[in-house]
Amino acid sequence: MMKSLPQDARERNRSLVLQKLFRRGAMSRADLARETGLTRVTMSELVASLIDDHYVHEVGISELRRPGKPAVLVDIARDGHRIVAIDLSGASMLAGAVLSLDGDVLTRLRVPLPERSTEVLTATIALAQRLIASCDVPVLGLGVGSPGIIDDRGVVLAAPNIGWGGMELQSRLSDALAVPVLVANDANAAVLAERTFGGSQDDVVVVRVGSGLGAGLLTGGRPLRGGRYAAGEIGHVTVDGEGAPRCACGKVGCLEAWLSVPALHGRLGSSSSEQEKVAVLHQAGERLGTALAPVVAALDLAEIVLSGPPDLLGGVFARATVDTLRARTLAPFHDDVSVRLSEQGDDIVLRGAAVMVLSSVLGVS
Amino acid sequence: MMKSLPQDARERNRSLVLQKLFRRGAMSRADLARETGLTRVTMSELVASLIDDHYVHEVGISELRRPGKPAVLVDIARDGHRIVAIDLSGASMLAGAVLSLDGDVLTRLRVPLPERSTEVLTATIALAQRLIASCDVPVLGLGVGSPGIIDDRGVVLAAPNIGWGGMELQSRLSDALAVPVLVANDANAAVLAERTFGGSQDDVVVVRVGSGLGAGLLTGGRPLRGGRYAAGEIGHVTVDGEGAPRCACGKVGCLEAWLSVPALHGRLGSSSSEQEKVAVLHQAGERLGTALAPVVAALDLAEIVLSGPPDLLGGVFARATVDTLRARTLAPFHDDVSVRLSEQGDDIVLRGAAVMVLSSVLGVS
DNA sequence: GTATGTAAGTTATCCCGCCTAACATAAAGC
DNA sequence: GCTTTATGTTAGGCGGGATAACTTACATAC
Repeated sequence: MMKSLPQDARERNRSLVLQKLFRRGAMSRADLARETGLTRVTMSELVASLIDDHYVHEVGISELRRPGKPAVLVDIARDGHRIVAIDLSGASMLAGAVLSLDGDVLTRLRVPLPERSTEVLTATIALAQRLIASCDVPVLGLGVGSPGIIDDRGVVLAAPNIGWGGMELQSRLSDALAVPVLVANDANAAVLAERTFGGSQDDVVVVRVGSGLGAGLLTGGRPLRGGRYAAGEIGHVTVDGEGAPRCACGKVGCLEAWLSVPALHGRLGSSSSEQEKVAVLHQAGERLGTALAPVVAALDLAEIVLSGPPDLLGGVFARATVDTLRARTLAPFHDDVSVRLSEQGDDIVLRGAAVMVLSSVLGVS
Repeated sequence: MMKSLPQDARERNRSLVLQKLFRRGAMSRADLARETGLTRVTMSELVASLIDDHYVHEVGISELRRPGKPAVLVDIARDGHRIVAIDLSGASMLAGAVLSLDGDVLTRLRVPLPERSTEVLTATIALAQRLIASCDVPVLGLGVGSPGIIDDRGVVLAAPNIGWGGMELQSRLSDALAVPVLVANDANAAVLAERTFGGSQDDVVVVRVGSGLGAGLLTGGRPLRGGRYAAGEIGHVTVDGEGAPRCACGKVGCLEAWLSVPALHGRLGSSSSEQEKVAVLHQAGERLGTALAPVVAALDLAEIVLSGPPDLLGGVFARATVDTLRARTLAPFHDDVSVRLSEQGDDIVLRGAAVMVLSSVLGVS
């Protein structure tokens, strides 16, 4: 717990204004005052300070024909800043993008992931520099979604895929780039994207199925961090069942061994009939549902979002997952649990990384 | 999100001071200033206002022999207020107590739980009134731990054991008692007691094994609420396994059917040999470990605390739980997971209810 | 036993942030 | 044209924290 100063109130109220504008779009100062409970006087001051910082601008006169002085609408200067985001979770590519404050991808840049782990940092810096240089308006910050265990200061404690351990990614990028840098686990970024742009509820899990398997969780609208920054690392939870596969980690029946994309492709490839393929996906969904049931019950989640190849996760898989979940939890509470595929597609980590910047720099999400 | 005022800063800083004193014991104003980062001037004002409200008092001069004016120690007026707590989770008794601000039980009162659900409220009010009347110093508030699903305004949405549905417990008690009232689920109260008095970490689960089975979770030091206020309701998660029992809810293999106290007693009673009894407890622990493994991994918990009959949960059971947990999660992260019995005993809910009052009224925990 | 140094706590004054009250501005309605 | 209604601004006040300078009270050195 930290001391509080009067000026902290100012900072929070500025964020509150930006938040309202971000969600509701253009409003008048008087509207904002009513919405927030602050007075019109204070709101005018707040808006003036935000206009000075180029975060907000006046966009015109309200169309509403009614008695009284017409309202001057203000809105976030959505073209006044850009966000740069980088996704390090790709198996073979570094994906970068410039996004608007609304989270729309404006430009995209992809470069091969260097084979040597020592070169990944320089490649990331170079990519970020190119993206930042391509912007003609100020860049609010850089958000990075990376695989691995990442602490709250952006140190990648462990990322076997890339070969990092104890890599001080955030501070290294910060030193090289002169913009605010935020680094988080890719699945944690993904769940932020899903909440802000996918309309998710405040208690939700995003399960990322790729070369590995990870999850990002939100409880009460806040990201779950975990005691050792390893929340969501459910890839090596074991699930029993017929034909449980051996995992690279040595155990038998790890969730990742059941239903990572390579594992699924492997078993689909050795399936001869269409029926057999359906059975493989059905079984994989069941295994996920079995592993998630205790989590759904313990966290009282209402929504499970899947992020990964739609052809694998879309139909049978998702249905088997939700059926298993419902069968293995208490009906009255978890009957309305939904399992759906993310609509964010391959940009989910990039957009989530952008949310990290929005939320840290503007206090908006 | 709410607007912030300068006076909110004051309120938070007052809580900050109380928090330091609560945790560290008596300190001088200068110590508090250094610890909090506020100036000595501001700290003197804060302490003065807390002394005016009888929350804090001067306790003497620092023993330290050193140059400079001797420090005047101040401390929370631990005898200036009492907390009243009631535990509704007993199978046949209403348990109430008066506690000190340190969470020590000073007096205890137990009355039979009325059979008719309509009489439980009046019995609770009567018990609270007797406890409040027995105090010769002001009562800070009443904390109630109740079974069931309870929303954040203290409405018991559903409590099958008592027969309540939509009972506005907090506001009904509030109307009758003229002290602040806080109501929460018993397991959620329990985990608060464990954190504040049991030295638990910030990411922990307390599993209550009694006539039913429930859990209270803390993530990042904050209680987990859940989308429908049902976080921790893991009693009806199903776990497969040989001899899976049928649950009262209709499903087969519910955790509660495996290892609630009546279920365990049932199976222990029909065991002939000591060896068989050990096997029953071992199996029950395994089932709990299996159900908790995904939760431990997803939340990155480091600590599982069991609350219930020590003779059942103490030895074989806890060991089987931790062994199963370790076997079913990823070694590097969860090798140091500990499973232990709570040291709070039967007072865990009462003390947790007291923490609710401390935390709501004083901002301390 | 007096001078010096050190640390606690107080007094005076300032800035910052929000508030209320009053006013200027600009439209609609009669 | 006057009233009504609503937006936004100006003026003045209050609360909360900061800095600077002071008083108080001890230990220590000479």
